Amino acid sequence: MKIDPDSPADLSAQIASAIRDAIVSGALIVGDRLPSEAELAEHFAVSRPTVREALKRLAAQSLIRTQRGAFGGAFVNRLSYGDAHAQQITTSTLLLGMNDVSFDTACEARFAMERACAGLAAARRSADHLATMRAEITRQAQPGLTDEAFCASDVAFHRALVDAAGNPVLSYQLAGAVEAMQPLMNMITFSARSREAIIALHTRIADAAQARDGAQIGSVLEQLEHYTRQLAQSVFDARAARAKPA
Amino acid sequence: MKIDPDSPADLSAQIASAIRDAIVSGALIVGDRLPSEAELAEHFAVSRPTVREALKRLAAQSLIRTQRGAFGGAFVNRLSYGDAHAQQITTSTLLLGMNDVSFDTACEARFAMERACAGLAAARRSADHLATMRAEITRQAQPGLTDEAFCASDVAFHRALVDAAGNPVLSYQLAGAVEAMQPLMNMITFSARSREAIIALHTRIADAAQARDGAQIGSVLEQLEHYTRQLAQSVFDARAARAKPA
DNA sequence: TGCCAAAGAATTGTCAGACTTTTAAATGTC
DNA sequence: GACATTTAAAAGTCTGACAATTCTTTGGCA
Repeated sequence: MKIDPDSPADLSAQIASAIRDAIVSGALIVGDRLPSEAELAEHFAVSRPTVREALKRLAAQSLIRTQRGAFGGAFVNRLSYGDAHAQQITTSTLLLGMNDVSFDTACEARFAMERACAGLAAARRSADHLATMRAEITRQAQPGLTDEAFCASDVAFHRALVDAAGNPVLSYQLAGAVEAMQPLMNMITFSARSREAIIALHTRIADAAQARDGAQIGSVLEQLEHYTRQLAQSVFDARAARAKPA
Repeated sequence: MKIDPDSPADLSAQIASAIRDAIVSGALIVGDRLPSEAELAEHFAVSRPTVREALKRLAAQSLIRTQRGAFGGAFVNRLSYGDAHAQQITTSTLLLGMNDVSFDTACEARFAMERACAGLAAARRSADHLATMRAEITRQAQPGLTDEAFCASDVAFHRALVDAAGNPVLSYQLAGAVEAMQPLMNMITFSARSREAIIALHTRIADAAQARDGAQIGSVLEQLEHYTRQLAQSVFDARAARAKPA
């Protein structure tokens, strides 16, 4: 674990990188305690603030956690699905928000991935997953629901479908993509009629899940994707017309 | 943009969070320059090192970039696909490496997602994508290739397939998953016979892509998944038998 | 006037040392 | 043996300083 002392600047980045490599390569394993900040400072021949900056970088990626007090210090963190999930959402949300990714592109990616777990979800869904899906459908049908609440329930519904696939790796990837879409979805105003259509499609997905018909889930998801993109298009068209009434 | 000054500790985390929220919410947009460290320190009523730790946290997530000199400072960064991709790989690799995710689970997730873009890849693949796939197949057939090089070429082949779908969001998600699998794949020793079988499947995928037959790509991917899991199983079994020769 | 070089100022990068707070282990007491 | 107290290690924070970098401005020269 060495750094180049002649490098121009950004010692903290180099130190963070060195420690990260040690973790990724397995030289440091989960639960290991890193040397104290003072010891690290001595080892890398830098000051303690510089070491601290490096540690904060790693903490931001959930690679380490710190603990105060005697026998405290920095410990290699076990990256939980929750942490990974949270990072995935932040990254995806920013990517979608700052890179002029079109709604169509994001939507296409999201539904393509969701269809990927249709088969597994049909085969493995438990009664619990089914109940969650039904419950969210009921919530979506409630009158007086705000658009935000409707979207949130929509996310929960799809989350249940993804979780039903019973593969945590898939869940973490997919749930991130679905949730990252939410800010974009929130831009859509859902009329009573469009809500009705979406709920009908959700019901058909739940029915197919109950019947363990993966192909059917995939087919309905395709229809849902098509409908969502159509809906978004009309909303954007209307907005454009309002903005520029030539 | 406020923080709670009475909170026990981790002021830098609070400040990082406040700035992150400002970026995610759109109060700060791409290219904006943050106040100087001294100004931020005054604003949040903390010292400069504390502000710096907060900024390093954000830099670790590629949310900001810093620039020295007059009129330098911290600027809100446009999260590129490359950055997102790199983070995705790090996160996925660590998750797979530290969480006792079984090979089967990871493999299942990876192929499920890859199948998700089979249809799009068939419809949109360019001649370039096809050429890349063919080139990687040729490389894989070269004798004397190390297992690592074979795996790397395997990744490149699948990367080309994913990119052929023509959806950058999908590419960033998928490529991360595929590359994160590589350390696990590297644990497998590929015999001449298994390489031959994989190359044959790759060829069938390339053929299907050339014929724009998405269903066929999906079907062959399914066979490849099955074969890969079988191969891993036999490798692990052999290893277990060698380790414990009762 | 126009161009190039030097000075200046703003800002990040780094350091040294000190103090505070937290926490667990060690010690002492009943 | 159980509980309270002390103690030491470590992170968290602050102050003040200096170095390095880079843009702007100014001054000089042709």
